[in-house]
Amino acid sequence: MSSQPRYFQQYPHADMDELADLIAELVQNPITIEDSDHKLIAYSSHGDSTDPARWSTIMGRRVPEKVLTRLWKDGVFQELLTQDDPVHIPAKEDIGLGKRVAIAIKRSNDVLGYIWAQEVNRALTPEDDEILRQAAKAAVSRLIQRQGKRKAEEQRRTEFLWELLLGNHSSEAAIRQKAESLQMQMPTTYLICIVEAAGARLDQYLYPLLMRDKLYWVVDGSQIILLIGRSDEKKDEWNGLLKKVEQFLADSLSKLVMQASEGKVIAGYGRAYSGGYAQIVKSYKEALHAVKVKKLFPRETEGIYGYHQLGIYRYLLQLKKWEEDEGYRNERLDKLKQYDRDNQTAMLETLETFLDAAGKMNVTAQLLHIHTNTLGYRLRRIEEIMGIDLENMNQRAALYLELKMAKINREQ
Amino acid sequence: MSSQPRYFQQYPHADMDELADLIAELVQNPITIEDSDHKLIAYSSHGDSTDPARWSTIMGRRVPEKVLTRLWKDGVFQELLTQDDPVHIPAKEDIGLGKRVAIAIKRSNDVLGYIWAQEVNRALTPEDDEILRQAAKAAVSRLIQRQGKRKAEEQRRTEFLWELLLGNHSSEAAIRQKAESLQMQMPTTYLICIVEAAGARLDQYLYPLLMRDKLYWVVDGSQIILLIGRSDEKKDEWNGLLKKVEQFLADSLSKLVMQASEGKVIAGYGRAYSGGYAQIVKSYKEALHAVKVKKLFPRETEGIYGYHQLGIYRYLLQLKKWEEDEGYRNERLDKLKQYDRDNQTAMLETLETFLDAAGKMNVTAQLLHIHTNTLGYRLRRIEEIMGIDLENMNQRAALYLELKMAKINREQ
DNA sequence: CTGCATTTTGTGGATATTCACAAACGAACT
DNA sequence: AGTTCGTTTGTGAATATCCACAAAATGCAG
Repeated sequence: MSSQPRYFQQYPHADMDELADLIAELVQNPITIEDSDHKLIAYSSHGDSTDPARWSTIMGRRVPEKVLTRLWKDGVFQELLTQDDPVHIPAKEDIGLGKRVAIAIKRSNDVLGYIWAQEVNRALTPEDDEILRQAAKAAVSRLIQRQGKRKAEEQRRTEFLWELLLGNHSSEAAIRQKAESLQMQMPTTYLICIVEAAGARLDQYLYPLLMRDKLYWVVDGSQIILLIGRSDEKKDEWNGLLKKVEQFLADSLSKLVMQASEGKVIAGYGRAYSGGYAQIVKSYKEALHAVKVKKLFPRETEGIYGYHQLGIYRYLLQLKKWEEDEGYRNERLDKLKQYDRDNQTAMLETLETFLDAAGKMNVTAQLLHIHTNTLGYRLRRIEEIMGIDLENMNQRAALYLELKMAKINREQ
Repeated sequence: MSSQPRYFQQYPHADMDELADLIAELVQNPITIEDSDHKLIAYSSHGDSTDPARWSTIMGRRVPEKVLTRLWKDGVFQELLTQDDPVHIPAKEDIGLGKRVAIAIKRSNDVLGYIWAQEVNRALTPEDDEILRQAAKAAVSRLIQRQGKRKAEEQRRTEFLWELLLGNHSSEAAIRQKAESLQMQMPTTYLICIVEAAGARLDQYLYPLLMRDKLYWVVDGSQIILLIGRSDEKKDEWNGLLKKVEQFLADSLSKLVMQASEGKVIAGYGRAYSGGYAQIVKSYKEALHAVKVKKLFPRETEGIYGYHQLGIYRYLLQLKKWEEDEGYRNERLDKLKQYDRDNQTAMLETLETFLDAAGKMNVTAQLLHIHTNTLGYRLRRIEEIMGIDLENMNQRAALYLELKMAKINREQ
């Protein structure tokens, strides 16, 4: 093994295109080199036969979206990110992708780029794998420079995004100018989405989203803050875009929650705005509010992500604060709690379940594992104890609000 | 008629007790003179036979409560207030009141006091009625002086009450002192009640309440502001008093609303407090809030008077304000309204009725005069149009709140 | 332990809800 | 006039709710 040839020893600071050609000669197949954002860096020139995927990549100077999406979905990138060896990828005819082998160019755990070797002239052997391994190592030094530049730019972009999120900006014109100088295509309609995971490594799960959709994002502690929006869809109906975004979020977030079973993943997003960029602050605040509420009421807000879907929970924190300022004590609820303490009963739970079930007897009884008539009896008692009428929607709604408000302290 | 004797011509500035004795001699029956507050002014001394009512009045220097209550209830005072002639009152054994005749002492329309003539020695004739008429006239000049003093004191009391209501006071001790100097017995537990009638003469209806219960009150435009509370019930259970007060209010207010059919009578009261008098401000604000809400939602708050019974309406104005501050437009409701406009339908009304009926199909259908299945169909359509789920209590409650909020502007 | 009050569960019948399916209606369009 | 489409009303059957009444089960004090 130690006698293995060093294929790229004579290649210290040459051009990346030369490297691509060199690898192509060695493995006798077309080679493509991309950066970590799947932008084309170099490609071998000799190969006359190629597949639509490579052709599109070279023409567009970036790997096509649908190819990336498919490879993320099939777990190819996950493999490339986690291991140092080349990955053999079977052909995927439907997206015009022929059989090929890929390897990630890495420095420690940072992915700097990828080398792709198509298998058109001949199949790639384990020996070719070793060639690719060495090629990936050889490419590192050059890519680090690119990476360095990108990191600095990334830094400036991050700072700019924080300015937008916190509203520390002078004017709309200044924002537009700065965005242009940073080569950021600002969307016309946008919203802020926050994804938070206690101790999990979120970026792993989010990479597909971030990469595929060219989103701008910022990390704040355990939160990832995404600016979602598209500028390319010009004049598309506002509603259409909004629905698409929401669909996308609902889908990916629910998947995310399922995957990351280790820690709890919470996500929320603000409303979509299409006016000036000053609105970003609002959407960010709304997203923060959604996340806060979802932490307080995980069960109640299950499946809800958007601020506009929060229902009563949109008001609840503010209302709670108002009650406290006014010094309002809810005597009705206190009475029921006292009754529960005195008699070792679960009237409060019964009431809450009943209200959560929108007043459906059978649903409530099933949830509580009690007989329907028992539930009926308890509700009659509750009405007596609290001096209320559960048939009255005003009282029922008020009680619902007050019950959830009372939970805020308890659940903390 | 012009030759009728002038019984009291020789009586210019004599003592009131002398006047009572003089009348008693003329009508040969016991006489009692009271001021407008039913406090004893003078009584004839000759009569040896009398009834328990008169006896108690003299001993307590005021007409007993239960007698007053009964006479108000039977409409005796209403008669006395509206006419200038003596009123013949049959015996009311159950309250120890023998047969008698009474006349109000009036200057123009102001009642200064009353003269009571018992019928024990002989029945009173029309001639006696003329004597009483002339006696009432003769008493006016002396009572005006009393009235003058009372008016001045009333003025100072009114000012003091306004100070309490608006919170313009220095300390609890100062309040107590001022109350004492004005000879006002401040209650230990109290609440503020506001009764408002557009153009009606409220005092007429409220007199029974005000008199019988020795309440303090203030008039502000078309509003009468009452300070309700009792100091005599010492150490009574807080709850007991509270319930009694509420019962009293609910009863009298509903009666009041029934009687005064001319203009709309609106009444509301704040919570009951038993702490310091600084809380009066809070109860007053709460009462004002209740009245405000009842004007905005007359149908929804029918039968509700107390601030604590307002349910969601307690929050609604505040919520509305927040929504406006935030610039939140409710797109879901807008959609439904748009649908109604486009298709000449009544989806909004259907939804509101359904929510008001706490989600009961049959009740809603009956209220709307439509078939149950029609209602079911409409609700399904509403869910589609608004993109909501009416089975979900959060969404249902939020919708209920938003619907009522949206009405605030519309109903103004 | 027994008696007593409260709570839970059961039964049955009148009434409501939910759902699928179909007929009837009216307005708009060709 | 005929054809849509959306809406309303009807029917029937399975399921749920409401009510009164009663039988267990539970808990507590004498």
